Parts: sequence; structure tokens; C-alpha cells
Amino acid sequence: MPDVFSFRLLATDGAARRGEMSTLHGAVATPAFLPVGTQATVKGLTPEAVRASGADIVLANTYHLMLRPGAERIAALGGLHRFMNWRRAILTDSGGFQVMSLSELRKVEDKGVTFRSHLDGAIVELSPERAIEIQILLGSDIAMQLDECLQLPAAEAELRRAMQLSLAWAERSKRAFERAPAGNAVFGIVQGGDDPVLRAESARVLTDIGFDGYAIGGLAVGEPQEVMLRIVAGVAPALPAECPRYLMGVGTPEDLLGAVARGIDMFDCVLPTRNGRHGLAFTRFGPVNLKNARHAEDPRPIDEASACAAARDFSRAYLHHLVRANEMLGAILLTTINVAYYEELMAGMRDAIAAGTFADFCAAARESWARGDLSPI
RNA sequence: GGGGGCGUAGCUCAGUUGGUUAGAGCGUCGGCCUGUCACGCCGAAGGUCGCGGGUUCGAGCCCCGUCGCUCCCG
Repeated sequence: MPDVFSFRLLATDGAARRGEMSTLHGAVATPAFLPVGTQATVKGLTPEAVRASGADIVLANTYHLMLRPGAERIAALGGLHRFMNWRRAILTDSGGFQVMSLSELRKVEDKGVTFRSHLDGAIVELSPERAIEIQILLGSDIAMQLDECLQLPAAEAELRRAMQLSLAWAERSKRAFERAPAGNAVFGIVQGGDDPVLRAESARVLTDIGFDGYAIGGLAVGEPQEVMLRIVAGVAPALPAECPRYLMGVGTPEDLLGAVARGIDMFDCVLPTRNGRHGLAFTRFGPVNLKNARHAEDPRPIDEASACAAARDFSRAYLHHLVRANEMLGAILLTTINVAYYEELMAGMRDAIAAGTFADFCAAARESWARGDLSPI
């Protein structure tokens, strides 16, 4: 196992890239999807189940874990991998997303963010340096710089201010990361909203600072998909080809195809887990809302050809019943099905890129989604 | 037989001194969810207020009758 973080490009097909990241906790095949495990758990799934879905890496969260159970406690218990019994790679978000999602509970200043804990109201300071320190304590393989994520639409002046603040924090994060153990990585985050000029400037300065990988943040925050993809198409080529590119918080299966086609290597998103808990299954035949009455007497599985047992071995009628009855197992099975589908989609894209058939793969996937969920019994 | 209580949405119930298009929770039907304050959120359908009569400008509410359920006493 290599003692440094590295990324290798294995193949390209148009702008789409097939690659592999090496981490101290194993290889990550890219394009990769990271199931979201905010509180040191992918909600509803055991680590074994996460791994069985095909995931090489999961995401956890600095803000949530620093509040509970606390970064120092996790460090004392041997680090996040041991704590959650996930022995593969972990990427930790810095808390930048909470700057947006908990905007009622925080104050942003040049020095950092002051949160009022959503749990008990305690005042908690999160500076770029502290965010990195926490991620080092957690022992994450990939740390993210602290950034300021804005909701769109936003005024250009506001986008510029947040972008420049994020760049200043990027510089400080990079310096703070010098104290990290060898083999771990830190990524910078491109900001700039839906403004191509700001995005270009952000990408240029980040590249000058120099990171192990580059994320595009502040997308899928209210803008139409075409705007998001246009920004991705502009930013991705401006980032170093030899580094992984991570589109944060995205997205729908359709978003993933579109972003990989524009040169993205990594994604995370709560959709497969959250929507699974809310009764929606992502399938080869498009989304299926198991809450709907039409499934009540349907003996068919979600997808009889799936490699995922949850998708194969339980009837839609049963899943419908579990969801209606608000039973835990409904959330567990749908989360399992959804994460497996996302990972299967990524694996399909990886194979297609390697084979030079990415466009065909995308066309076939879209056709299958459009056909709907009336799979043969 | 006597006395009390209750009949309002599919279910369980609110309905202020009688005063606009009678509400809630659950259920039903549907939608939403993009670096997770999230087993959540939003919306819709659904009621001749047991029935009949009366008083009143106006009755779910007051009065009379009637039917049903229920409790207590004989």
C-alpha cells in the first residue's frame, strides 16, 4: 500500500475520466460516488452493507462530529475508521455546507465561522485551521478546506465576497494541513456560484496554492441543472488533469452522467439515503415512489436482475407496506437499494469509459429511465 | 321501567356567551427532498354536524320528538 495519496488516470473517453485514487485505506475507483455518513454512519446501513454496495469511500462531517461525540474523543478511541468500523477510505466535509444549511445559527467572519450548536445552543468556533485540525484528529483520508457555501440565486458581489473568503481560507487550510500525517490528502473547493468569471478566478488561485484534489462546491443549491452543468464544464478543464475533481453534493443519477461527461471524478449526495428513508427507490427504470398505492399489491421486486439482494428478493408490495407502516426495515432496504443502484451506475460508467463507450452507456441509461418502472414480471 | 352521558371527516375527537366558506390528529391520495438540524416536509380529497320538527335575522350549539350507543339505579 502506498504511503502517499495519489491519483492515476487510467482512461479517458471524451472529457470523461476513469481513474484510481490510492489512500492509506485502500484504492478508490473513479468516477466514484461517496455515500453520505454525516454522523459517522451511513444512515440505515452497516459498514458491511455499505461495502457490499460497492462503495470504496464514504463521507463524514466535521461540524456534526465535532459537536457530537467530539473530535478529541474519536481520536482517543483510535480515529474515525476504527470508531465507525469502516476500514476503507473516508472523506470529511469541513462544515462549509453547514455555513449555508445552518445559516440561522452562525456568523461568518474572516477569522472563521461561529456556530450556535443546533443541539444545545453552545457557541462553537470553526476556523479554517480548526476544521483541518478536527479532520486530522478524525484521521480522514481526504480533508476538505473550510469554505463558504451560498444558496443560489445570489448577487455577484455576494458571490465574489464568499469566493474570495473561501480562497483566503484555502490558503490557511493548506498551511494548517502541513501538520497532517503523511499519506492523507486535502482538497480545495472552487466557489463562485453561477458566475463563470468568479469560478475561473477561484480555480486559478486554488491551483496556484496547490491541493491534492479539487472540489467544485456551491452547486445544486437552487440553480437549474443546465446552469450547474455549464459551470462544471467550464471549471473542470481549468483544474489540473492529474488531480481528482470532486463535485460536492451532487446529485441525481442524471446529474452524475452529465457531470462525469464533463470531467468529474467524485460525487457525494444525500439523495439515495434520504430519499430512501422517505420511500423513494432509485432504479434502472427511474425513480419509484413506494409510498404510492399502485404498489400495494405488486408482487414484483424493484429489479429482479439486480446484484442487490434487497432489490431482488422483496416485493414492491412488501416495501410499500414497510414504508406505509414507517418500519425501520423499509428505510434500510430502500437505502440499500438506492446506494447499490448509485454504485452500480458508477461502476457502469467506469467500465464504459474504459471501453470507450461512455456516450452509449449514457444513452442506454437515459432510455431505461424514460421507459419507466414497468419491468417484465 | 327510572336517571345520566354521548351521537360532528374513514377513525379518535375539538368546536368559545347561538354569528363569515365547521377544525385537529391519525388514516387515505399525491408531490417534494442534491457537501443530512431531515424515519422529514408540503399539498389535496373527504362532513346534508344521527334523524324529524321548533325558536331565532341566524342553530353543530337552545327547545320538543325520535332512533342508536353507553353507564348507573331498580
